[in-house]
Amino acid sequence: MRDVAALAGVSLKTVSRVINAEPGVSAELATRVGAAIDRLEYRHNLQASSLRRVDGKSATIGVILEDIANPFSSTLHRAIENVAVKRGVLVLAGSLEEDEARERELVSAFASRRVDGLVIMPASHDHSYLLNERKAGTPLVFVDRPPAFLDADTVLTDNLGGARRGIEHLASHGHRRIAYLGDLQSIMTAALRYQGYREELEAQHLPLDPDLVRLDLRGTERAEAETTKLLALRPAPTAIFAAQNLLTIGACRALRRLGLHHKVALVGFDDILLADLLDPGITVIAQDPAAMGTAAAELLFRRLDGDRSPTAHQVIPTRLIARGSGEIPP
Amino acid sequence: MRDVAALAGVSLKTVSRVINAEPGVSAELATRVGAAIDRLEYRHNLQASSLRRVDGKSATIGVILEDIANPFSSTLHRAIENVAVKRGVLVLAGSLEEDEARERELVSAFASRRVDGLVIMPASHDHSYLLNERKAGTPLVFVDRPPAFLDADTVLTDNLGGARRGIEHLASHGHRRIAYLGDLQSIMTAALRYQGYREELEAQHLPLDPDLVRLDLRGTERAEAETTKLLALRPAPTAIFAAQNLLTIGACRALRRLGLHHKVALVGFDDILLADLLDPGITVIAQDPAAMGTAAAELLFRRLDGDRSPTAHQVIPTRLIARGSGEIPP
DNA sequence: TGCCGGGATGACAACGTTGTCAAACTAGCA
DNA sequence: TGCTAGTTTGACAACGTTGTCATCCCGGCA
Repeated sequence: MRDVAALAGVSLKTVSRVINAEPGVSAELATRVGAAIDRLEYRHNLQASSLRRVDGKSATIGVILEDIANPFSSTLHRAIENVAVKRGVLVLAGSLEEDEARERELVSAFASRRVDGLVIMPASHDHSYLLNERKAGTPLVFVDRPPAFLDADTVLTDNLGGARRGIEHLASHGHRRIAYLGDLQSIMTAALRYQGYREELEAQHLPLDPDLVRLDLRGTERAEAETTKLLALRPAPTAIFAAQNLLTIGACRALRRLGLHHKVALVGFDDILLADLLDPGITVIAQDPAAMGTAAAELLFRRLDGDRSPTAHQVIPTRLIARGSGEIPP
Repeated sequence: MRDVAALAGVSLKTVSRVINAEPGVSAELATRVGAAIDRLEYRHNLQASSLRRVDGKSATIGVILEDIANPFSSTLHRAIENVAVKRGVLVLAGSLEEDEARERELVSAFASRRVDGLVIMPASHDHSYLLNERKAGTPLVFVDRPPAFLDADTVLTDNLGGARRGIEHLASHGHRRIAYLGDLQSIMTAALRYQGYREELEAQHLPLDPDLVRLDLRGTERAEAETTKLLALRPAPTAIFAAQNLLTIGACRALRRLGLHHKVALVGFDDILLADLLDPGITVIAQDPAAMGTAAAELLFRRLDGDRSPTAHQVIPTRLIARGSGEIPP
């Protein structure tokens, strides 16, 4: 910047004014400075700028996700980026993989870089450690899972309602023995979906048979194995509700291997790419990660714009997509 | 930091020494400073730190991808993150969507934030504008697509060889009329795959029938429509090679709609999630985005560690995964 | 002519750190 | 006791920028 000022024959401050498009610079000087910037290939240093500025904004936000390669997370990530781009804000992202310690490390790394705000899909179960960040004025928005021991803006899927809708769908097709495959119960969303299962069974006056419930499953292999065991029961379940997308895939594999994919009904929570190409197509309770990301980003930027209203808690509805597997009669 | 120094009764410099784990601080002072840091919930400011440091490193790298929500890009992104995490480096990412102007904007935004290095999956066709960055000492690594008018480290898929392998596979099953669905020819990888198609046809002494070639297709819908038209030709092609994953899905949809999925062979370039659950399973030439990301990140960090050897050009091999659709006889 | 107001410009300090170098202290030895 | 060498500590400038405030210049008006 010093070189630019020297070449243009002006002071540092005038160069700064041109760069930030501040008013009160004569057209002649502005073009001279512009020319010098181009000639010297000068690159503004945002770190120094944000250090000096009163608001200290870095035009960067941090996003903490379960796994940036997972379709749900990456769609959400992309939606956040789309909102951020419009404001010239860049996005730092990191993956947790259900590692609570990593969550704190990432928050700390983001804080060191003075991000303007954070969107968090949390793994941990105590967010009181985030009080410092809040005190420092960093807006926080939780997505997909709510914070614990901290009140903050939240954007969630209607997990309980979605699960109920799926069970109701199966029940309305005449199923009375509906098996349940669930993810780790320590994950809030998994617990809520299971709660939805139980509530809807009760609403439908159906008994809850513990033999038909398999919780704390991770990944397709476990789901495939448990589904195989479930189908060997006598009497066997006539329908399966898989409460997470990898579990749905595992259940699907097991059904095919046993040749039961046209006999036993299946409804999955969370949509799966290509689910419509399978035979039968897989009926799912679809979440809307793009809508969640957009909502979270807009909430964050509203806070950055000075919104001081009470914490907001948005719930994004799910959508039942009937494709065949959920409409198989008992 | 001033407050920490005051509370611990030491100078700023001593606090700095403790934070950076520099040697030559007595144990007593170190613990006193540590206690003060905890009590005041002090957060190191990496922006100021990197401003002052002689190497100016920000412990952040930038990654520019086609679309962070696309499975190929996001897997690559994740692999880069995995390497970066080990070094305490954070990753900024942005999507291009084949927008050349956006590529320059992103590079400029990253440069303003003084990233230590850049991994780029480029959309543009002239990268001479990156000479400044290179002069400034920022290492650049290109993934998936090579740079133009610039010599830089590169990690590519073996597009030509992979396409040849796919065509050879179909030819070895007796196909002589193999249709080709290709992405925008302006995309280097698409052009190379088409070249592979032509070269292998020639090697197999098969004629190149222009009626069977559909280029510049984007997205599943276009692919589905063109596949439908191809199959209406007389004589119709007995096999289809889809050179990109969305095109493969489109072709697959068309085949199913026409009830030809067990009659016409299909091989796709790039693997598709769940391709094994379909009937028939889809035979693909699989790329390895995770290996590409890992290779790119390791190359980048080697440069950051001071490696000054000539530019490296790595080619990640493809793998043919036979699942049924590619083994259908004519 | 002298004075005033307003717009353009620049000098300088400050943001939160770290590099440099000098000062203060300690122990060891003649 | 006095000196040296080494270790610990701190004062101060500097990184690249922007906020504050003073100065300068010009036209308009009494």
